[in-house]
Amino acid sequence: MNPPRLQDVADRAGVSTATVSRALSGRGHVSSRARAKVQQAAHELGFVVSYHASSLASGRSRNIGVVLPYVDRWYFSTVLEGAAGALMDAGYDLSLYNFEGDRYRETVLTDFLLRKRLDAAVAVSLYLDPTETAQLLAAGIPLVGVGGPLEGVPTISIDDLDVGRRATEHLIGLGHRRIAHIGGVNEHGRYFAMSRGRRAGYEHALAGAGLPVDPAWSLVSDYTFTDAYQRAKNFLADPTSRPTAIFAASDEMAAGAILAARDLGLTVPGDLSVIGVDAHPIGEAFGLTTIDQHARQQGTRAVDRLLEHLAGKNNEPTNEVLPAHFVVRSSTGPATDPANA
Amino acid sequence: MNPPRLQDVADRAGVSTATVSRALSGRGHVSSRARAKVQQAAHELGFVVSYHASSLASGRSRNIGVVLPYVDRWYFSTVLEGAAGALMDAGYDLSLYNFEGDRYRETVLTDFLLRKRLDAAVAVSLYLDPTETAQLLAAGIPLVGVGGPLEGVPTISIDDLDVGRRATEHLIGLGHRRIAHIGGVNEHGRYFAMSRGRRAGYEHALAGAGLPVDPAWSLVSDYTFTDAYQRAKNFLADPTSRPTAIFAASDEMAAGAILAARDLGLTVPGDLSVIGVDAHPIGEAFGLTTIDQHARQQGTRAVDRLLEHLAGKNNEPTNEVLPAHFVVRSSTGPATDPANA
DNA sequence: ATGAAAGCGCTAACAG
DNA sequence: CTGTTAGCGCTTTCAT
Repeated sequence: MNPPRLQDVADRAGVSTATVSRALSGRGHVSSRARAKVQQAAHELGFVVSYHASSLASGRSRNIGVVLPYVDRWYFSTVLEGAAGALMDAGYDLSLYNFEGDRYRETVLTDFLLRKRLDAAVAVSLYLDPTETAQLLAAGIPLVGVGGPLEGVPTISIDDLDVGRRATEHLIGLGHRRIAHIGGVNEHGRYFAMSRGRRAGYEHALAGAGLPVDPAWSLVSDYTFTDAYQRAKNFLADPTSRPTAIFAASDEMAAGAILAARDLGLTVPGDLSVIGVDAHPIGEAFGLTTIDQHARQQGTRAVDRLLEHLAGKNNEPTNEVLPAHFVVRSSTGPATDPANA
Repeated sequence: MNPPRLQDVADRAGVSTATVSRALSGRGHVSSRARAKVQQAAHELGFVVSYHASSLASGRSRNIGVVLPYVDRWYFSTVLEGAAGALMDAGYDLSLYNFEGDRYRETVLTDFLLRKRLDAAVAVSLYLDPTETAQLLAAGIPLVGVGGPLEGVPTISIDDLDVGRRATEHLIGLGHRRIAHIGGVNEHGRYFAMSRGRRAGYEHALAGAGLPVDPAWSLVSDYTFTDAYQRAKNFLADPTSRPTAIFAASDEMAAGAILAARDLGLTVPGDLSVIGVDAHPIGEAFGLTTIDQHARQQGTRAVDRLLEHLAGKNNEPTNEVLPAHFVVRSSTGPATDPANA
């Protein structure tokens, strides 16, 4: 016995398939009497619409793509969780497209995204050149970007420049003068646009306080704990050129720096203050001061925005800036060495 | 101008739609001459098949579901990466279903999975009762499980009992006699079946070495760094009842324990040896000895197995056991306190 | 408010 | 090897 079709429900309820469709989808008017009969019949039969048939006929697929460069990293998986939740709530399916750096970038962009199975897509921290963006939009795939600027596309993000500045100013306010930065780029320098903004904020804050901006104090890592650990360890090894504070562009890197400092016998925040960005759960154990960028919320907000878009409202390609909040813990404290004050 | 349809390609190539379909999908025989013309025409038109139409007509959707309880945790996101890569390679789409603990469990199981848009699904570390499994199979959704036993379903996993035993025996072999364990369960005790196996392996190894098994030395955490950190800190605070070694069921928990030990002024491995499971990248910075469970590979293997299944081979509901490898680093060393030897 | 009927775009017999 | 044709299961005018 095959799965029940719309026709089976119609027969059982004594109405036409058109009425069943209307009753079940909520589009168009159906008498409450008919609706009840239909729902009853559908339930008895265990009917579930075939989404392929439904999509083919209607042109809507209740399926949204989430495209990201990595999934096994905290920021991305957290945004993904947020997006997944919002989509579940809305009854949408989620198709995942993972670039894995650049490994599947071309394939995803040219093969997968164009298969007409998506109503829309959210692009997380993705760099797309204008041609690529245009191609997607031409294929009828409305886009919302998260965490990175995307030309001509509505976008959700935090103000990375401001975050970088606030973090740095927090350290300056504690009396620090020798402040290093750990930022990140990936192998191709393509993703992680946020790094640029945060670094710029760091430099602005230094300049604003009349402090020198030394490129040698701006480390480049890859956003991982271990890489930041190693770089910080090297950097902090020389006592003569040691900073009293570090602003890291992510909590994982910040935590790595704290571990490195401890391995070198330094105390935090006694010898070194460290501040990160993210509110990554690991930060708690390190007592890490951070700026919460509400990553999960970025995912849910992106989906909600996309849904508004699909509903025909809010189509402006504007950048929506979400707030980020300070979380002061114990990894930052007053600068103590008078030589550095 | 609407997106080109199969008919447009057929017209342009001067053949029938059937030939176009065959030429493009590779099913059935087509003269190389016709194939060339079709490919040419399809390329010129920028034709991409409508997967809804294709799926409706063929019953196959080239779409596989990945169902998991969390996505923002290392093990799950890593398995997901592996599965996503394997699916890309095979030209399949990936639909993501995230339970978020139990929040969407019912919804996913009853609403989403039954919509007939999936050819199959991989269930990562999921507990399903026999009724649920049967329901999915009845809906025609072949299943492969990863990292957890699933009745009557083919499964990919490591031998958690063996892993627990080997980890513990490593410590015993180093002369440790006072060995604690940090395992994990979630709020509902439903997922993380692996914890049970690893704990059992720990107990077996102790018993096998004639050591007492004290339930009080078997901590229960939630698989996160910070929770393990706090529990380890409490546990290690009392010098009189302190173990000389800890086996943690995951690297994040192991790293948390190391941080806790250091915060208490203990050295690793001098005062305390710690071993984990996972080969989580964070372990490197901590010099963590671990057992690599090749999480990514579990994901790719699950997909490959599913694909074999769909191709009609290898349908036995057997449990396939993947190897796990020791990675010895610096967090484990010989027991030094003679009182404990 | 409801039914009849024409597709949505593609695949898979079936014939030839 | 290729064309014809009948659907796949649902949605949506268009009537009534």
